[in-house]
Amino acid sequence: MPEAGFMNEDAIAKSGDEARGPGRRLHGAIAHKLGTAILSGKYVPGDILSGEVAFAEELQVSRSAYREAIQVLTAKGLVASRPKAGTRVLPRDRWNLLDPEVLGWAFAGEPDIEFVRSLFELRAIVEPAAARLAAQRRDKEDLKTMKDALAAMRRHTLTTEAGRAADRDFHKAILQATRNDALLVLSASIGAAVNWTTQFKQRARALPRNPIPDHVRVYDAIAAGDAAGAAEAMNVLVDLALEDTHSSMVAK
Amino acid sequence: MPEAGFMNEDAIAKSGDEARGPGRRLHGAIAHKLGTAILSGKYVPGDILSGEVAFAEELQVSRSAYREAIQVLTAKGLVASRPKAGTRVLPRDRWNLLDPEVLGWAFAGEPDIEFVRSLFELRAIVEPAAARLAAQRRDKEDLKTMKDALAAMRRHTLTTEAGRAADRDFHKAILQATRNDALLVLSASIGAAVNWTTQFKQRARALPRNPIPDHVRVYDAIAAGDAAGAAEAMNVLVDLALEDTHSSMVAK
DNA sequence: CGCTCCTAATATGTCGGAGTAAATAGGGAG
DNA sequence: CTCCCTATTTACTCCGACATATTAGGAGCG
Repeated sequence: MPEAGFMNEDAIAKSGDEARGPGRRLHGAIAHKLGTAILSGKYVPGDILSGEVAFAEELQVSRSAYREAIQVLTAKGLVASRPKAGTRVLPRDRWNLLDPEVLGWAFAGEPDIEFVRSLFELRAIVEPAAARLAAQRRDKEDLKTMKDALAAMRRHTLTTEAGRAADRDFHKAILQATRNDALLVLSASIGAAVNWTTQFKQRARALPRNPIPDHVRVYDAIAAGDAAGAAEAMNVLVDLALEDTHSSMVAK
Repeated sequence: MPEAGFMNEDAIAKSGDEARGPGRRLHGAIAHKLGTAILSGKYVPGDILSGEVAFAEELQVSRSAYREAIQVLTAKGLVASRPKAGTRVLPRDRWNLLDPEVLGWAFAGEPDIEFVRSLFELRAIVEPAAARLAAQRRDKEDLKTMKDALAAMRRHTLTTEAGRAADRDFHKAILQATRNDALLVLSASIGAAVNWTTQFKQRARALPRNPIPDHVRVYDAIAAGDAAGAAEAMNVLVDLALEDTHSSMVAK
């Protein structure tokens, strides 16, 4: 019985070595491990995760922890369990790819270029439309949030995490100004993708242009209540971002 | 170690169909109960769910089953648990509102009109753009799927579940033809909302116009590879749907 | 009197074992 | 060869115990 304590610390320390901050809880760490394994293609749809007991022993954790991790994956549409049939990886179209955590797993390894393209295409569709709505519905507080984020972007550049957070805040403020919860939820997903690619571009030593002027143009149009201008300015912004991303990805 | 023998498409499709429903498993039923309670506003952000033991006793289930349900809610961003502090409902902007299951919980009771408006606004943004992409990228198989769905819509009308399923299939086929996974994921969310409102309009005895011609126009444009025409036709379609929905909701 | 640190209480997290229900595989009867 | 029945495997549920973490309150000290 006292063994339980030791193996617990062991497992947590181990998971900490492999990836920092996946989940503070044990089942969170397991979900992270399995999630990244699935997203990276280590398991493909149709594959069966060997039985509870086998897997729990292999991971050196109890069945409870393993089961709770499976519940998480099930909730996100990655797997489904049936008695006797085992736990099976579901087809890709059942995955909640827009779930922030799933997205994090997708970007934990080397994400599929096609998938990144998908997200940027979605962004190119949603964000200009959101900017148009924001221009019509924003209030003073929204504008202040955007302005603050813009100032923070100027202070810290996109080379720092603080700068990227400010970038996310700016875009989130726009989504928030649309007064549309469904759109707002997307900001988390899109933000994760953009953040990753921004880091990626930087790793590739290819951080090209100053993004501030483009952002300012979007802000000005929204502040002026110019719906068409906001949409167009945002369109330019995401197109340029996509262009940069694409070139640095194929370059690699 | 998947033995290629016994897992066929049938088994996967079957498991997919029976996956919906209030929850055949116990923890699924609990998650449903708590999820609908949260989405309906019975619990508001910041509220804390009384302790595990207390709640498990109240629901007459074991702590394990309750905990697995909580893991599901946690995975969807509805709640977060911390030792000693309890399990508290997270602020709304952390909720994965586009998760199909969460959406189902939102529509289980009387959904917030503002939220429905949000989803239709999202639809009005995404679907025309998707139709544009579909017109450029669809292949013969995509067109066949759309055509079949259209035929099914004609056979069963929108008054039957089979007809509404055909409607969803039609729109899903368009999203699928975009070759964009991120967009495809949205189809499930949007489809759920549209399905609910369609049923709602019917309950309100206000099923107004024949939707077939509008759908045919979209199909024709996509089949012809007319990107602009497809976007415009879809735009008309969703605008009319939104108009109908709005009028029947305020009428009530 | 106020601050810091330590201790204790409490609720979540983890564990492993027992028993139940379901679905498949394999064998037996027709 | 087909159909049904049985047996086994596996997930699902429950239980009681211990470990851990966070908070709250009190002791000690400046």
